[in-house]
Amino acid sequence: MLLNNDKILKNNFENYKNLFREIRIPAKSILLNEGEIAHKIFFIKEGCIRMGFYNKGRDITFQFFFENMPVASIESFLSNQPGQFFLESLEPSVLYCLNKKDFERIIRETPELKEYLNKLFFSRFERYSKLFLSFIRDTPEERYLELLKNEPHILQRVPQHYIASYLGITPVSLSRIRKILSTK
Amino acid sequence: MLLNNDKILKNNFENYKNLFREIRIPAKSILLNEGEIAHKIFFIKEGCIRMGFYNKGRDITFQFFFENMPVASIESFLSNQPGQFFLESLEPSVLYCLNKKDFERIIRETPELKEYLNKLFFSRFERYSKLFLSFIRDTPEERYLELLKNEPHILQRVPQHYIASYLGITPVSLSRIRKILSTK
DNA sequence: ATAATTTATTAACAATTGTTAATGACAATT
DNA sequence: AATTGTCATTAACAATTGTTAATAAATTAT
Repeated sequence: MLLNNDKILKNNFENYKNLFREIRIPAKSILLNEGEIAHKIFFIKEGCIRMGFYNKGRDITFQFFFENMPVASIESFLSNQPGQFFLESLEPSVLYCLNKKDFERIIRETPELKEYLNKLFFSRFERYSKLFLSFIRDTPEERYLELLKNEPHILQRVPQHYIASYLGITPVSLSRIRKILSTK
Repeated sequence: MLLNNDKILKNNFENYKNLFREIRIPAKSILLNEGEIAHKIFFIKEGCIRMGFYNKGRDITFQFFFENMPVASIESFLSNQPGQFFLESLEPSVLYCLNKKDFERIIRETPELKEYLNKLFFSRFERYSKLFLSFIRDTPEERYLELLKNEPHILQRVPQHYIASYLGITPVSLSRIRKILSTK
């Protein structure tokens, strides 16, 4: 993500240290349910989170978050409306948790961070647009190769069946694609 | 699109009437080629335009524009970088054409229109995000039914093979889907 | 250490979609 | 009026992906 190694956060949030709550969660903890309003934003100190949704009983992941990334169902967090996504930890994780009121206070007091938030929101949409184009343009195999090239850390760290839904296919199909590629 | 029946444009652009050039083009005219920088923005008085791109020799449409809609490869228009999309008329059309310099002047002089432009850009991304989710969530048949429900005018006006690429499938496959649906 | 759970692979078969080509309907051009 | 081009449908076959189920390996929990 764009804002991964951005120093704005670190520099600014130092001043508000006491507003953050450090939480430790095991793997497979739900941080936010589909349909809930996002009252918190998280910053990952250690671990890994996925965002996803259910469709016809199917669990679909469409974004992974790692160390130093801010995580929230941003649309819900900003609009105060029930979000369409859930958040779940993939590994035991350590998160800094900030509730919305405190976040809004910080934003009010620090224009630089308001700008940051806008960028975050914007980058989310940029992400969607790239993914959309890759879906109409590329085959699942091509999307897998893209992932291998651009985000290999995801493949190293995340169980394959989550990757499969991220690519829009089934785990079985991904396994087959990998097999075909390994013999090329 | 969000801004379709927006009056902001009409009210404001009245003042700049003389900057617009009315052009009449036959069907299948290229308004912008893939890889070109967008120097113009168009407003459709009459007719229909599609935006698309080529992928592995395949012509893929991913947006249709009709009367009263502003049309440009917005990313290119705003960034001044070569765009990844082409624009082509689907019908004989009458367009108001505004070049970028004049557009920028208008934007400078009218903050209300700057806001409008931001909304336009934002709505483009919103669109992408919805389409992306529909691609990982829904089958081609479901996407066709969505289109039938939400944008029936597209189906009435646009040749089916463009619709097919818009749905991410081949014309043959769309024809089959329609047949199956007609017997349900 | 053992048991339980999660994960990845594979097989067999079904369903869907792509590919190529042929056909007929229709519209536009000359 | 005849020709050309565009468009939608259909058929036959190939390729891909989904589905279900079985198995084995790896990980986690007790």
